Amino acid sequence: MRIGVLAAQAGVTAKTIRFYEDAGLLPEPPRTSGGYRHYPEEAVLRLAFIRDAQAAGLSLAEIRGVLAIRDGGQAPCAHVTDLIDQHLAQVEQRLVELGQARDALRALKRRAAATDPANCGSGEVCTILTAPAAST
Amino acid sequence: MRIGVLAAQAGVTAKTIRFYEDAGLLPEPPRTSGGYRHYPEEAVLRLAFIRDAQAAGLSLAEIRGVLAIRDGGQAPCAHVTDLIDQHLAQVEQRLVELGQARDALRALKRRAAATDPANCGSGEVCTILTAPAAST
DNA sequence: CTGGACCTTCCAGTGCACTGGAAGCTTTAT
DNA sequence: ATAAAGCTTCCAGTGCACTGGAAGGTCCAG
Repeated sequence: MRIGVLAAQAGVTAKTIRFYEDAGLLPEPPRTSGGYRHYPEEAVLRLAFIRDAQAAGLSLAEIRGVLAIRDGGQAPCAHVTDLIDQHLAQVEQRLVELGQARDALRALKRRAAATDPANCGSGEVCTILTAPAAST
Repeated sequence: MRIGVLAAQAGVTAKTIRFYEDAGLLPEPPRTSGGYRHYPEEAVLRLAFIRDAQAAGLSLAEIRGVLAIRDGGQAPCAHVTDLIDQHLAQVEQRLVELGQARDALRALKRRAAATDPANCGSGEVCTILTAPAAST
């Protein structure tokens, strides 16, 4: 199939497919006599995999690594398990940080509600924001 | 004071200060006869404000807006309150999404633990990742 | 045989907040 | 007098995942 058809079936743009090829995520497909890329059906599966892996939070570089292992004839299970563990740890860490950010913003909101504009001198920029959220 | 001293006191680099000036966050300071930037003490406060506002999650563009209001002689309270509300909403939204991502990753981890590499054909890329995490 | 849809390559830009480096000038210390 | 530290400007690059656009080639219907 041609790139436009593949793009439509995979739910990405033709631009993205060419970009993935450049980035080493898709092998170079054969060309027609006119120079058009000609993809086998399996290309849809590969693009679907890329999407699933992205949804799991893997970067394109990580996905390239997984694909390279598979393309090398190995089952990438161990590698994938590592990546999942790494990302889970990162996500949990990020959840903690975001929770703290939320708490800080709630504190700022309370302070904002208690702030009278008339009390703000022009010496500082904004008494609501100054000082308290500086823990991150 | 000169840029290096200000940088040290504010905990940023001289590069960053020049960048902030270009970005409209800091006014152009007077120059010495040799062309060196010469900052008043208050510059430290302004940089501290920028840091606090960043810690609260505001972008430089938003901070520029707050500073512009203050520099225009107004108290930016209402504007700041709006920004805080917006960011709080964004952070809470992001917390929900990240929580979902965490759940998806945990599901992947369970599946990975239950996957035997011997069962992976070479037809697909990786059965652990394919299909399930597609909700995000 | 012509128009339009589709394809090709290549270069550049997006957003964000800086960071790096080169080439040259000023200031301070010795 | 000279070296070193610090400053100046300007241009370019970082990371990420694309996206936009120009200039041109190909394929198919009518």
